Amino acid sequence: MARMTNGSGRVRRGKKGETIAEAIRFGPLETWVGFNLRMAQEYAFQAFSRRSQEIGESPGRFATLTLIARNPGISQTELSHANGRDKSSLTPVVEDLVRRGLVERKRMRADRRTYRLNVTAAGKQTLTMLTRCARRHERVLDGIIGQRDRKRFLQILKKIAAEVE
Amino acid sequence: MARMTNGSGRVRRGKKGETIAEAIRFGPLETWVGFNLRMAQEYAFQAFSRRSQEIGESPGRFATLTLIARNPGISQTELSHANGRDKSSLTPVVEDLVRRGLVERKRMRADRRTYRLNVTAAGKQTLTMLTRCARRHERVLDGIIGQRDRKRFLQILKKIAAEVE
DNA sequence: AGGTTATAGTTTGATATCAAACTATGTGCC
DNA sequence: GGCACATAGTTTGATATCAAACTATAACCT
Repeated sequence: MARMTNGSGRVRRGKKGETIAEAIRFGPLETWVGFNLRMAQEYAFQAFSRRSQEIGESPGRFATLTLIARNPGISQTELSHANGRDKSSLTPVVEDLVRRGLVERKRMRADRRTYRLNVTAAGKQTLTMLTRCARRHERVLDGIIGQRDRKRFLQILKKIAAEVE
Repeated sequence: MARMTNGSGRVRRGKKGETIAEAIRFGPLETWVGFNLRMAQEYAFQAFSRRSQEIGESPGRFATLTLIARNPGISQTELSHANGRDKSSLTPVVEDLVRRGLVERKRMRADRRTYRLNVTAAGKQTLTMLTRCARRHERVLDGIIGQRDRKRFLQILKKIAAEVE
């Protein structure tokens, strides 16, 4: 796939029909964090998407399943916050996980508005596979980032998520 | 908005009805680049989205318009590569920009399949406003990242976009 | 108790995105 | 010239997402 850093440039014809390759000019985008953050996330996500599709799961399911497994009885609203998504986005996701028997949900007795979510035995098996798959993906990313910068890089990502507004 | 780094935790009731606040456990997600990259991008994008909506533009238009302005006569396919999106995603975006008179498109004479895109005078005005808006956003991000780490951080983002597969 | 306000989850409508199929045009080869 | 293949852009169908409106339940106040 074409990338901004390699020769993904423009090819055009001169007056005599000769090919002229020009690099794309990114102007201010070149040094803007927002744009580069989007590109990095996009490509990393697509890579993980391909991986997880090999085992028949969509990539978004993964974080959801992990969060439920790590926080048994979590409610959908809590989950949506943890996941950085709107609660309404979660409705079809949870529905699907329940339908496929990976997650179970029960009404809370104390507050009959909220559900408690839990991962089933089948869900745990799926999660194990997904986790293996994610670890492979992480190893690739680690290789690109390099051990030396990894920790600091993660800190900055977390700082952005926490502080931007 | 709730964030993984602050107290966006769970609240539940003990046996005597007292509130018990628990932090969300992120498990392996805590240290995975993919997840944190997604969260950072999501929040940064939402912040920029709010800003650009103040001046009545959707955030996605911004990179598109900049790339056309910096590469006069660029084709839609080249643009989609530079932008990291599928060419089919670009069809409605370009259509909208043309309809609103910000971008003009002409068939190439040499190859009648491809269009050449150019920003109009009106488009340049809009781009100026958008650029100001983006600069404000960048200043916020810069403040979070810190001058010392900024350059390295950008390099890593570019490296990920270029090398992950 | 009854009315007001808040909260959990769902529904609805809009947008953005991809991937695959499609149309029109161009290129290469015989 | 004419057939096979490639390329630019559009269309179509699927998914993910948000925000606002909605329903049901709960909490609060007097």
